[in-house]
Amino acid sequence: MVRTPCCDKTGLKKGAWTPEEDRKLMAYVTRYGCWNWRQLPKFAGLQRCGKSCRLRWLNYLRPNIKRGNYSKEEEETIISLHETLGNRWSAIAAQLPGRTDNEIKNHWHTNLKKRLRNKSGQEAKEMSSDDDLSQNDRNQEKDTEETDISTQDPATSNQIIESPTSTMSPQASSSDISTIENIAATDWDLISDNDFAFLEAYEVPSGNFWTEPFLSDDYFMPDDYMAPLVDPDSPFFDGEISTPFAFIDMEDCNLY
DNA sequence: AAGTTCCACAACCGCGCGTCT
DNA sequence: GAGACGCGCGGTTGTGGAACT
Repeated sequence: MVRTPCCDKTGLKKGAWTPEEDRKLMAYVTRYGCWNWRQLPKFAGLQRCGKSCRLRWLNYLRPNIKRGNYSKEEEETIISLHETLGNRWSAIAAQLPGRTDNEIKNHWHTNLKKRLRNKSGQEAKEMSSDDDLSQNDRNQEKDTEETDISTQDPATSNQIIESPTSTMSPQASSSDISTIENIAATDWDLISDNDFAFLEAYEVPSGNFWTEPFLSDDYFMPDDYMAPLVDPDSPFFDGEISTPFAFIDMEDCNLY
């Protein structure tokens, strides 16, 4: 089967995301959800491929994401899970609230893999030399451990970008409608109504813009996958329930 | 101070799977 | 059953900053 490209590559931006793009994506997903990643950038006013938007959201912008250094417990969990699951990073990430598969994968490749290699090398040495571990080796081992700890900047250690509801599971309860409003001390503060202004450009005079793309695309969404959340004050609300939605993605997106 | 190397992490890419028509 | 589509996953790459010479 011939696979169509995930997006039309022409004219699409690549590389690092700008704060402006982040704001647009965050504003759009927060308000309308990820009803279709492929179509989303078009409606959000982004010159990005849907895949890129999805990745950016899941790995960086999503609320309740834990950033910064890993605790000893987290690292042990990763190591033990990796022993049983292998490189199934998403499965490993599922056991570590707030951590993304990408982040865990990166941490594994940059830290844990080397550390394990050192450790196993050390053990092999110990076995062969029958407890004749040189002082040099001991120092090296110590260095490795110390590096792992000392490289943790206390200022950023356990730095968490998340809402005040961070104590709850990463998949916030769908009933916690206030979650979005409570997201503080993050870029979420930067979202204002003005951030949705750009979306108005997509409105058509008939006022039923938001129904059209869905209808024309044979839009489908299971009933239990979303819950309508209509803001009567929204400039997008046209009086029909079919327009703006808040989506509840049980898998990764919390409430939208 | 300048140049080089190393490291961490964000982002991209290709593939596989599930679903729909 | 085949094709099209969308999503998620894992591997890999690019890049900016820190560390070192």
